[in-house]
Amino acid sequence: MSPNLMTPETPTINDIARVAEVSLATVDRVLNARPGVREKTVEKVNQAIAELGYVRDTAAANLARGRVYNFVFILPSNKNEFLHSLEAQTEQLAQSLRRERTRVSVVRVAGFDPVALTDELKKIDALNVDGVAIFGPETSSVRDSIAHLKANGVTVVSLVADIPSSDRDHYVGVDNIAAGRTAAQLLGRFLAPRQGKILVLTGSMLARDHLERRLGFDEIMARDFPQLEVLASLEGRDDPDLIERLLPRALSDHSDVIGIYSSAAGNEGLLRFFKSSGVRENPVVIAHELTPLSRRALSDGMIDAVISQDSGHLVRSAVRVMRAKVDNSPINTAQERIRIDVYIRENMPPDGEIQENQT
Amino acid sequence: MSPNLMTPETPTINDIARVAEVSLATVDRVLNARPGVREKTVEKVNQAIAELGYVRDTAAANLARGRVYNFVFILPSNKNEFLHSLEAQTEQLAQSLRRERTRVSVVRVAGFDPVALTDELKKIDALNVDGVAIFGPETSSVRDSIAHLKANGVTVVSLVADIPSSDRDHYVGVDNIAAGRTAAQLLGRFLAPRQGKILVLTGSMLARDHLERRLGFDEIMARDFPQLEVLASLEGRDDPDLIERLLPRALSDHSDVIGIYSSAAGNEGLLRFFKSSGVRENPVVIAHELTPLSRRALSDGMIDAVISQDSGHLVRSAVRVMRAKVDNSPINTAQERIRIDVYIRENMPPDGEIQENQT
DNA sequence: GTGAAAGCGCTAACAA
DNA sequence: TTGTTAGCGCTTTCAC
Repeated sequence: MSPNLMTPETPTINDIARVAEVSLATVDRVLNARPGVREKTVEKVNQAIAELGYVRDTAAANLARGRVYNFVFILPSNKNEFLHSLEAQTEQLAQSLRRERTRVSVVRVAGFDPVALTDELKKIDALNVDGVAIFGPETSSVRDSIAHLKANGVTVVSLVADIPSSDRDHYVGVDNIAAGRTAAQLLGRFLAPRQGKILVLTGSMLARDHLERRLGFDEIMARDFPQLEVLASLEGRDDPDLIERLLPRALSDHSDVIGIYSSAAGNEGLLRFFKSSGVRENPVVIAHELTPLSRRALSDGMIDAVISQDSGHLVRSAVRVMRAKVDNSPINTAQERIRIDVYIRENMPPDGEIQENQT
Repeated sequence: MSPNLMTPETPTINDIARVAEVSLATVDRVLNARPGVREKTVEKVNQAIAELGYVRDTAAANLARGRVYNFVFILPSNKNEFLHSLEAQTEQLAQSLRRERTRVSVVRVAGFDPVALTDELKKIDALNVDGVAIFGPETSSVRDSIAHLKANGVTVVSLVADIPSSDRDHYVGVDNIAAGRTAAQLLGRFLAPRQGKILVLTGSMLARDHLERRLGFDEIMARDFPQLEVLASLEGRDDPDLIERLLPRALSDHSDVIGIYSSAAGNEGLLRFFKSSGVRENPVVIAHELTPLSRRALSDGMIDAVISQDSGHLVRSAVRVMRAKVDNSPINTAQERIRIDVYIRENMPPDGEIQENQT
């Protein structure tokens, strides 16, 4: 059996042109829905396309177009492990995308700071930037800046925390309400028949992701675990020092805290407090984001489960989505859905946040 | 600010040729490590490459080469939802890969049947096939067939169930021992302080994935939950009818079964039994693979948690890995690591196994 | 309205 | 050992 029999030649625009009895240029015009072709000719071409089962080679098309994608990621400048990982993943991706005619750059902006974010958004040069991925708070000035970008033809996606009231093209991140629900269910079941109080450690109620998690958490707690009393949130602003100072008081106010939900980026402060305070009978702890720190705590049994989102997936997905939006091509929703990962000691992936490439 | 200032031109082989003062062909020879270039010239070229920070445009290279990848997936012909999803994902991917010069075809082979698999492996035409992804049992004849394929230059990856004793290039799937451990930990914690017996429903001890899960499960049960007694495995061969027949006897032998680990593709039989037997005090159930059936059972509370692997990720990863192996290019290990997904009612993704593409 | 021809970045004959 | 040239599939002037 000869190779060419096995591999039926893929039709190209040349084949279409031949079958439709028109020129390459005309086929191209039809393919790209450009004007200036007689209706009858369009039909002929479409006929040939259908007949031959033609699919366009996107790589060749991009090559000919000389198209280069230019994307900007705007991330909070806070220092925490999740953000660090997110940025590292972005840098790594930027590197490997160079060979795919795609430039990715990262801009950092003070966290929880709508003004700084708005300023940065205003600096975006719509002529040179095809898409922006934003991880930041949802305020009216941010919404306006997004609207402005969109009006100038820039694709905008929200990252990690959604900005649904804006007209961003897409949200790349987990369903944070569901994530909060998941934390509640896990905490409730792990606590089993016991009864007592639950402490919720959050970051900022300005952050939509934090807010949504709390919402989902409360919903399930109220519905399924009435024997557990959820205390008011401790707003730690993702600041380890602040958290370490706030915790002792919060815990001494209530003697029977048997569970803790660390719903934002406050793991470091929490774990420091555990260590410094001497580990009394540890409460059951559910935390967010798998990082070197939470991984270790999971191993040690200081944290019982971690709800997470894959930072590599987040950035890859953001780029794929922005490319698709720019090209006006379809999105594979299944592939772009960011999973709410649940990790316990047993299913943690092997460590090495950014794995080096191997052959 | 003009566009061309913002977008520094990416260097091409033309630039390299100019700077190194050689021809395009020579640059190409160096880039592809082809022989017949003086050492001194090689240096000059490499110098220029480093100087300009050149990265090769893979799409253009593949276009010029006229390269077309041809991959074959060999899947068990059993009828179960996971397999169905896996095949559907493969078909969908095959479709979308057409525009990327990659052909993917699927061959189905009787499950748990090394002879049938070996026969099919022998039929592979090494001249036309670049890579094979195999989901099947590990026997010596299978190993031999894989060795033969590899000797003929075909890339081989094992899928879902590893075949480590063979010299397959890569394994695409979860760590099944860790998956078993995860199931045990979850079951143990959900069962909380209670004590009683655990039933393990498996498929075939010929299947390496099933075996490994049992191993991991037993390990954690013995270590962390001595109050729970794990009974001998029920080998249901992933056959709903057989399972439905086996279960009543197994359960009547032991009055105090409080937990069930459905470790293979036996969910259908198990759930049918639950329904027909009238739901007495349901045991805690941990199952594998998120499918329409297990999803519903999770909603209903018939199943408490599902350990899963993403079928879309599996097939996409298999293709990426095979391509990388064929091209002898690096693999992003983080991206290709298949996660052990844990699903409870709260973090299930919205349904729709294969999402249609949307714009 | 339509077509001919040049060219995107790279590879692969074939010459020299 | 090196260079010239045609061409991969598609887009884009520019001419007819």
